[in-house]
Amino acid sequence: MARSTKAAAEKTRRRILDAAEQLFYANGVAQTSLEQIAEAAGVTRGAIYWHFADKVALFRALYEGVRLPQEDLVEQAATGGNPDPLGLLEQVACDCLKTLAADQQRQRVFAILLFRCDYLGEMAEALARQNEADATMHANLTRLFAMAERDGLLSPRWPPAVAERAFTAMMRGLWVDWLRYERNFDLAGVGSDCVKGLFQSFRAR
Amino acid sequence: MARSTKAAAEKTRRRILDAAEQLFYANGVAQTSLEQIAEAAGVTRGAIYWHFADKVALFRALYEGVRLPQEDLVEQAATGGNPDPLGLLEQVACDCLKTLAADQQRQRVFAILLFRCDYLGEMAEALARQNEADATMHANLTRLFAMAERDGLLSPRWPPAVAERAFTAMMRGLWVDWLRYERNFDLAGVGSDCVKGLFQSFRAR
DNA sequence: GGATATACCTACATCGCTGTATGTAAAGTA
DNA sequence: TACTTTACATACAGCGATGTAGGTATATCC
Repeated sequence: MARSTKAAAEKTRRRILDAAEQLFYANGVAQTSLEQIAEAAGVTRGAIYWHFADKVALFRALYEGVRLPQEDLVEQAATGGNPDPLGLLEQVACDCLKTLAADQQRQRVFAILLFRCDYLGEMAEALARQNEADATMHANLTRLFAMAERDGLLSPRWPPAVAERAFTAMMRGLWVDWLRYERNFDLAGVGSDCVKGLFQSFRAR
Repeated sequence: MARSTKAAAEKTRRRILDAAEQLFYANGVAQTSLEQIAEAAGVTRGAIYWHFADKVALFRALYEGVRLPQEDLVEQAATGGNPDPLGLLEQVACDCLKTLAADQQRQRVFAILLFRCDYLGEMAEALARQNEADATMHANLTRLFAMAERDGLLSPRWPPAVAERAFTAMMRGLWVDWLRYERNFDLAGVGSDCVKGLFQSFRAR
């Protein structure tokens, strides 16, 4: 068969990744064979094995190509020394919802990570990465809520640890419910309203 | 081999189900073979095929044996005509968290449904059942929050639709985070505090 | 107490999927 | 231009899992 140029090879690689993303999302990771992916990408399994060591490597390339919402959230909220940490976090959270609602690829990849793969031995590293992202998120949020409390910005009704858990739980629940149930509500609109309501409660004196 | 009595057969069936639960939870549904289950249960694959048509039927028997938290929530909250619907729901939600925190079997089954199975073609009915449970939950909660608003019990800050979404998202987020991350916080304690904080906000005038 | 259904176990046949080894034509390189 | 490397395709070998057919010994029923 004809050897293609470098650019064409990169295109092939992307076609494989795209096909894998679609099929993983539609049928689940374990239930998708490399043969199916190859067919959908218009190549043979040989091409896949050329670009990726095996299915796990392909899966890894897929989820390493996108940023998780948790990572997004942390990166933007980590700017320390803010005079209004709660306001900042509220803004960042709403932006995060809006961003996810607009980026279909990340929706699919995140949905795959959430629902379409059981974390077996080798896939477990994907879970580990999420754990890590969550851990740093928790650490940052803990600092942030503690700061807010110290500055008298947090309602005494909300111990920092509880507020932090409530916030992360709500964010996770919004992502999960929206992705799982065919995006059947307005994530950017209603979701942001939920977050705003919660933060109003955080600030109430 | 010796045929066992009816009671013994039922015991065998339960041993198979228990082994499947453990292995599905530990390794994922797709990555668990009937041979592994049989070995863990101390029988051969023949016994499994005697009691269950195939792996899907075994999986179905597993999740049909337990009630989902959503179903729990709805059933208890559906008692109409309550003078304090918000108080009732708050109580029910906290009870629900407490119940889940105490029942290890339901934790495992629910975790399997959430994380350990990709919803392929035949397993999809499990997802369908969850969808149904969620739909009735949403319907009931919508009525409940609408009632609360009509009776002036709901803060004007919280439109009923937003409040309902915020509540379900928080509950889902609590379940998910707790089950996913090795139960690394006190679901009954901190979780209930989160719910209570939210409901205080719901009621604020 | 004999017939029959039950509750398994054993053995086998099959099949899809994986991984690898080999082939090959074009692109790059000196 | 000769050689090498790249980017695949093709072919093959092997395994693990599934489903089923057939055997067997014991409960259960009449």
